[in-house]
Amino acid sequence: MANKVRVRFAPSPTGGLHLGGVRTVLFNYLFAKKHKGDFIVRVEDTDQTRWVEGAEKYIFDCLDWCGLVPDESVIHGGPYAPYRQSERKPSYRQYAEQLIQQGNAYYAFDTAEELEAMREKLKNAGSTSLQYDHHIRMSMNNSLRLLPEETKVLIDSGTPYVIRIKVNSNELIPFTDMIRGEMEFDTNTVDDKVLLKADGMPTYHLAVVVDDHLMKISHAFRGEEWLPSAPVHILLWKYLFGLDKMPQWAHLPLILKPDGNGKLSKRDGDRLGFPVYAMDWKDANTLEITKGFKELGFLPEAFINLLAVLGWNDGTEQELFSLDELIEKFSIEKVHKGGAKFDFEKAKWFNQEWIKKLDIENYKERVKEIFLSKGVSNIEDGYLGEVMNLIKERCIVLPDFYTQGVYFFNSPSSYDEASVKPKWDETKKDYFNTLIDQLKQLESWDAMSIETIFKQIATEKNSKVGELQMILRVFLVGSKMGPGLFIISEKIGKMITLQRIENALKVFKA
RNA sequence: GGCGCGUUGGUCAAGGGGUUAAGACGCCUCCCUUUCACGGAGGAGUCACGGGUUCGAUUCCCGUACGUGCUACCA
Repeated sequence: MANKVRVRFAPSPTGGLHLGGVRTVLFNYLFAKKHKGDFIVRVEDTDQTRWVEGAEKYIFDCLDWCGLVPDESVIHGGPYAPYRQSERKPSYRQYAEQLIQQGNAYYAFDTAEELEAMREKLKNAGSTSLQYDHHIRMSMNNSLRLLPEETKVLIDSGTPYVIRIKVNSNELIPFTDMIRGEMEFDTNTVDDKVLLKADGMPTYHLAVVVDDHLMKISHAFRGEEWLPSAPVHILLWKYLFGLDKMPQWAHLPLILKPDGNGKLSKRDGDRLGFPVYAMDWKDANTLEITKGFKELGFLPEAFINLLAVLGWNDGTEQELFSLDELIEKFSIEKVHKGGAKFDFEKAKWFNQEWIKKLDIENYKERVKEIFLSKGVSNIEDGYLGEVMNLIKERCIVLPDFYTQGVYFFNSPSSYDEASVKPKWDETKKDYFNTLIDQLKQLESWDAMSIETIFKQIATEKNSKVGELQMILRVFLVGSKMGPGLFIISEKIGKMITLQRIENALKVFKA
């Protein structure tokens, strides 16, 4: 590639960051890094009515958590600042005016009511299209129909107006999509989109083209929902900066809800019980918190991984990729055309796989917090690390370290009596009393020694080792779970082991 | 309604004119462990439909169906 690769993610600060948004970031980021290019985050806040307090910071927090660091952005700075479109407001108007000069755009004075009336009229006339386009523009209140003097009077008198692109009829607009290949749009089906709003703010259509040009964007990847408006953007490039300067496009497939139909939304997550946002999102007005993957106990490595392979794979059987591997292996051409349904079960599997590879040191604090929040304190770092190592392969999300490991810290609060009772009798009781005595005298407290004594007594008393093990496990853990029994005993220590057996003996009297 | 995009098991998917159509998740069975998990061995389950083109179509073409997106002075 001749010019430096520069891609951008252009979010609107309107709420939580959706899975699909993160994947769009990810694909942009991967492409940029693979080609030693720049990843830019540009905040598209041109609609002040939808602006939400805190949303912008939240987006950057999410990117930070995911480890997808922008090279240029509102908070990282860069040579093309500002990176917030609201702050770039003055720069858009000249392009809109230029288009009018060139005859590619026009002023439109139609009020909301007039537009509504127009659509109503078209509908009643049985029209197949309700668009503001070449069919009807000459019957609307705009500078195309009005005399120049009339237009001037309206503008000078402060009549609100928008600037619309004038899309010629009967033109074919071909373009290449890096994922979908050669495409072609018929301008007869494209409407005269508003470019500059009455408040002087550009719409997405104008802003994206102007800023992509000004910021020297080389590749523009975005969701599939933008495909229908792509011809407008291409026309704008053609009229304003030249098609040779236009970035290469790629329209990413959508992420769909697991059941039923449609694009995955926050609501589906609430309904089906899984997160849709990267991190917890708190609505400033309702104070309602929408759960995020981070807080649920997902690792960013897993989150990135599962998103990457939703709609992309490298053609091999590999499914587990680190960010570095993704950068190395990613190719936009291998991204699917069709949307993919999100499967939370598979998402959990990815997390489980990443927890198995987890770097204990990095997550001790996080896990400690989880224990603390459940009321377990006095956690010693070294011990916690050993415990985490012992149980990590049975954890799916981070909080599982608590459910899978509480008994390393607290004595059982209840016992799986249903398992013990049927096996419980005088001989068992006798066995455990002997065990206590023998264990008390044991000097080197390690799994091997404990096991040896345990089995020795069983042999002497002619008892079934397996049955006894199960019972001891319930005594120490509370239920039938966890890693090797004697390892558990070793870890919790001699005193605690004896204590727990004695406690249990009181519960299971005879 | 109009326009666009798409369609390989329940889900994610590899593949691609002639294959026993990979693999993963999930599900089921068994082994390991008298525990849970991990691991291992098996199993059920698929090329949306109809026409072409072709000696031969899951693969290419056209329709249909279905899905999905857009159709705002939202992005």
